[in-house]
Amino acid sequence: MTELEKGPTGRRRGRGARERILGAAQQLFREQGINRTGMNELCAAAEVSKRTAYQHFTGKDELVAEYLRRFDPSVLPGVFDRTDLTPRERLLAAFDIPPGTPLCPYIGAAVELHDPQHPASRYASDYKKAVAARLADTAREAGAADPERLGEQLALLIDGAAARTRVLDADAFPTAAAIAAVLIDNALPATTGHDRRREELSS
Amino acid sequence: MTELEKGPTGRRRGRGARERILGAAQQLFREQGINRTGMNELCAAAEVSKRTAYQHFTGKDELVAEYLRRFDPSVLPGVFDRTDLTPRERLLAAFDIPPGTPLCPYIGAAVELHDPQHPASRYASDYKKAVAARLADTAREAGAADPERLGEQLALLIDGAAARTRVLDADAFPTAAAIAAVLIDNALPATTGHDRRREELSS
DNA sequence: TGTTAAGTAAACCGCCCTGTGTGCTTACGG
DNA sequence: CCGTAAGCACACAGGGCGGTTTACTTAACA
Repeated sequence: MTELEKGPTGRRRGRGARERILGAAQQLFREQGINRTGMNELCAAAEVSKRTAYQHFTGKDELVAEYLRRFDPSVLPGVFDRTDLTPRERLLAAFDIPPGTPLCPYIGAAVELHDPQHPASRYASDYKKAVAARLADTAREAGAADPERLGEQLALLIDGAAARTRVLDADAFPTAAAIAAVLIDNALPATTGHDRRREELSS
Repeated sequence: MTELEKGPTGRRRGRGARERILGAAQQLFREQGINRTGMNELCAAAEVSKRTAYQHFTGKDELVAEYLRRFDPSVLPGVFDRTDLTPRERLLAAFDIPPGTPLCPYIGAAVELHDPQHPASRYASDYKKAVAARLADTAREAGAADPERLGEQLALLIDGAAARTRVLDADAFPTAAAIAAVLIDNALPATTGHDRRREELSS
């Protein structure tokens, strides 16, 4: 239905209220959480009337679901496409996150929604699996013995760091990165080592 | 003030409304979350009049804080006192949690309260530090090279497993335990190994 | 037995939240 | 240039929430 609202020029007739709503949702839900962000506040931030908002989304639940679904494409953006890095370095780069980077919203969403039946739960599950899969792909590329296993382990480390950072209000990603380094070194066959520069030295 | 309400016999005069309130809080906050549990519902479950509840606690915030503070004594109960286990086994036992065991409430609380200034945040911080410290103690006992570091790492694994279990609705502790085993083996000096039975064998 | 504190029951207040209804304005497209 | 639909402003309904109040009942103890 939404797609049909596009005119022959490919441009919506209105002024793009839907995108503004989702933009405001992304910012406010992240900053304040879902439950603490009322529709009034959200509509004000989006510079959209409430009426319009409820014409685009049947209710807050649907908006929340769409907000979480949208997060999907941004799976650790860029990290896995850095061709200048070795696979091993790419795996570690997933933990090299500047402080203040918005963390995975699904942990908070799972707590706030508190309903495993909520449609958004599936998006969370999909996202987690996607992250683990991309980590596994890179692990395979790096020559890991059991890439799926390593991918799952690294994904758990990311979640642990995110959760701990949130509760303790202190960056826990360096600790997670240190663990990741150990796991990777243990998973890669000895010949691959942890130091690619050996190629430039003797052999 | 609360302490003064005890009679000369050391026994409260009433019928223990305070404990019933905290008991209901423990159950409901865990089952439904903090924000989704109203004071009406809570008082009904505790079989306590709202009036009484607000005489024991100035407000919901104070009740929440006390609920979280109470969790403190139950730091991984029993696990660290199992004298029948080697230190290494005790470290791993922290991950051997039967499915359905109530997970650390502070992750959810941090999300729901969403206020680093909330008094309960300090309890969360204290608890996390206490867990890491006990893990570090056991790690030291096991002969780890850097017990504080290992304790922090294992604590992160526990949080990661808890978060991931919550989001994916699937037990993530086995994965965390596998990581823990690797970390422990790497942290203990080679002479100590991962097998304490060497004492019974040669030396 | 009478005083006092603890507890009960239920109505009530003000606030904020999700969600609607109504009437008006704007802008694209034929 | 006018019709149509997207969007706007704003009031308001209904409900649940945290929290308060009033009037009454129970139990301990001197």
